[in-house]
Amino acid sequence: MEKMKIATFNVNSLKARLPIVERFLSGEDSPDILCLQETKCRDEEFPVSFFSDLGYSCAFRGMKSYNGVAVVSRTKPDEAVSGFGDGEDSEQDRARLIRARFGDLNVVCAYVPQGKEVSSADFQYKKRFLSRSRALFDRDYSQSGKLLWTGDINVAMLDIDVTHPENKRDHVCVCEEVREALAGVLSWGFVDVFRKHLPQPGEFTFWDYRVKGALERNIGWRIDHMFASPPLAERSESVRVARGLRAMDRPSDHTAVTGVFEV
DNA sequence: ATGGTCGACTCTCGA
Repeated sequence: MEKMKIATFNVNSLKARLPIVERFLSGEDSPDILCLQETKCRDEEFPVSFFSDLGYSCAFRGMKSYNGVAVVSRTKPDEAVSGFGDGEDSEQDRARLIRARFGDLNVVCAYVPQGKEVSSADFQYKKRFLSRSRALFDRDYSQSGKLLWTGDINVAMLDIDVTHPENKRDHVCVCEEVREALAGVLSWGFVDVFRKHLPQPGEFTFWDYRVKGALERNIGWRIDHMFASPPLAERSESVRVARGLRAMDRPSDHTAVTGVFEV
């Protein structure tokens, strides 16, 4: 048995967040595996040596300006692949989904589309991204294996996952339609390990830049998630939200979430 | 409490 810390962090530009990422990697939550979203970084510009200097290997796929995901890890994954691999992957799909295998542990790092407005084509893309995720789990993974689906999922699944949900019934991250779409993926057999360890209201991972004093007033959202297969969820020991990263200079609007697993 | 900021990149888009 080995204790593994696995973290997720939507950095909202990796280059702008390098000091915060460095602090996080060398701090008290120092993860074995870190899933990043919104790196906004082309592959040829990815800061590989920044991570190798800190003792981390990285698998990544990005685009100019938008999207971009990476799995950073102390040990090199046995396999890493971007996209769904369903024959329909666009450049954007591949910059939103990357999966890595470490022995019998599978980590799927996702940046689910935000969706803009319920009436938009972006929202259709979001729902399709979620249904393709379910198909991926059905096709490539087993409920009896160790799987973690983590990242910026862009859905506040429960009313306690957002401040004032009653004002957000039409929001692309809150509406019934998107919750049903996420439920359709979770019914694969996932356990919400964040809520297993932090069941109380007021636990958020994102505080909007545009809301004045959002962090201090704790007006936020829980949209970054850690969903685990039952065997992995049973081996989860704790989950922590790194609120301190929001107190640093030039913070992301999201913060990091770390899960500790005995695998 | 998504009008209100921030980041990337041309000034407007995406979140």
